[in-house]
Amino acid sequence: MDNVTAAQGFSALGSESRIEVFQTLVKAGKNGLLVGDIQQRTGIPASTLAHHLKFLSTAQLILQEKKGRTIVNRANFDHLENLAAFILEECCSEPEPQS
Amino acid sequence: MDNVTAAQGFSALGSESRIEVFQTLVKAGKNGLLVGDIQQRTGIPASTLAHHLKFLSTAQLILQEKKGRTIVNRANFDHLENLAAFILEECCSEPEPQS
DNA sequence: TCTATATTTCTAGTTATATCGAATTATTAT
DNA sequence: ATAATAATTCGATATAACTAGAAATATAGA
Repeated sequence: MDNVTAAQGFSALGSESRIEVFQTLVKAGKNGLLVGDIQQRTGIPASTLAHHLKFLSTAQLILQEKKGRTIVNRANFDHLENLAAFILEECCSEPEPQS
Repeated sequence: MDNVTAAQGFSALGSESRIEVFQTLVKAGKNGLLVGDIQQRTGIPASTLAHHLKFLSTAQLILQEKKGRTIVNRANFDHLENLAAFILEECCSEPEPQS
């Protein structure tokens, strides 16, 4: 992963609205939720929600699958784990200064 | 942790510049780095860096300790772990719909 | 085909963030 | 006191994000 991807990923969770959306999807688990389901559960207006879903999708934090005229949204658990791992990747690689 | 704190935390890592700063501190490990050290390693102008450090500090992602006229900055590993844990906390708590 | 439903795109106003030079504050040393 | 150093705050500009109503698109069903 590069810094651009990582920043995009963290940024995607850096909004209360999107945290709410993402958590709703985390709760729902592997079956995911339709856009309308998320809208009902969160009360976020449709156009605002569409914007946030695109943001999350571009950042690869959610996966979207088209089913007829609906879209199934799922939390991408792997990517979140990768983000946390990436940021800690080179932990403590710098030699400690002598006292 | 609440959604506000979580969003603030993720948002703090949602910028390439701050990812760079944070990773620099992660590499440095438990001894941390002075603001000037970070400035040297990243090349970010002092005033810009101060802004990002405040952002990271407010989000509790780094801890700052004043030492004379310098400030020691350390990555707050615990808080990052807490953020990831929080977001997955209620995983799959919603009953699956019947097929 | 006509209508209803699901979702996105358009548009616009508002607010927040990013950047960085210059000025400022705080501390240490001479 | 004065000067040097470390770091922050100020001020200004540029860019990006948030929000949401209205219009548009796409699909399904009658």
